[in-house]
Amino acid sequence: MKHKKIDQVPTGDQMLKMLEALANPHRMRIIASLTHERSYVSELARMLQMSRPLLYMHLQRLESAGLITSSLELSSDGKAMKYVEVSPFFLQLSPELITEAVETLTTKAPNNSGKKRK
Amino acid sequence: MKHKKIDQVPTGDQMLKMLEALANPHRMRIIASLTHERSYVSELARMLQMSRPLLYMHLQRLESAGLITSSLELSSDGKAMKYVEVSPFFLQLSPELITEAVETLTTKAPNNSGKKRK
DNA sequence: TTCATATGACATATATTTATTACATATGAA
DNA sequence: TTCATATGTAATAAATATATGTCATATGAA
Repeated sequence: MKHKKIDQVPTGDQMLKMLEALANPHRMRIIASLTHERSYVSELARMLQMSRPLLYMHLQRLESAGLITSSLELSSDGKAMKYVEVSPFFLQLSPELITEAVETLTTKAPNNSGKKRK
Repeated sequence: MKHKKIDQVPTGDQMLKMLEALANPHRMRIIASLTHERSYVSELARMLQMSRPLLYMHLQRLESAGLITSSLELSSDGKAMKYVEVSPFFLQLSPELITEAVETLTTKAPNNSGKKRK
């Protein structure tokens, strides 16, 4: 077996989490900024002109959705730097793909999403 | 000119609005349900087991994002029915596509998302 | 008239998300 | 030691989103 399937169709929960993570202007800008080049928290905060605590919160949402990864590294002058970089992701959204994802959605509400007689 | 471009790459604002609209389990289920077949508000509320006022709120979000359309029709027995159906949409998300969209994002925050020297 | 079915809207809770302020720790350089 | 740079977190405020309950109107059928 030579090839591996990478990031197959996401489950409903995964899709929802990605959508929740991306549905925010700050977080879209964070992704955009990191797509150019990886960065560390303080620098990123300056670039995006937002407070560090706020950026932290947004980064956590992105990371828990699997859209970015982070690693603590030591700079040459001995300072701890938390580097952040985007994960390569690809998500497609259409009525059909959402329908498919909904079948594995565990979040809230029972499963009466299907059809039903009048 | 024979062909028309349909729903070209969305602007940043459009993408954000679509993401915000889709990032909710109820609304994903609404889309899924309507993908099977169009429905009217009261019936949809029964199928999805949610109150009509709540469903209304969710439908408005979906409609203002352009993901569904609705029309008031008279049933054969004279009752007003608000029919709802999904619009055909297709949205792709990747770091690059988000980066592109961010360039036309007008929502909040200045434009320092780009690179900057250390 | 009364009942069951619709639509539509308002007021109000409740919950979650977003944002700010403040504080603590650690490093190298001046 | 003091300054500037990092990371990390706790507490709290403010803004939105989500959800419920209630009321009003209109229709056809019983």
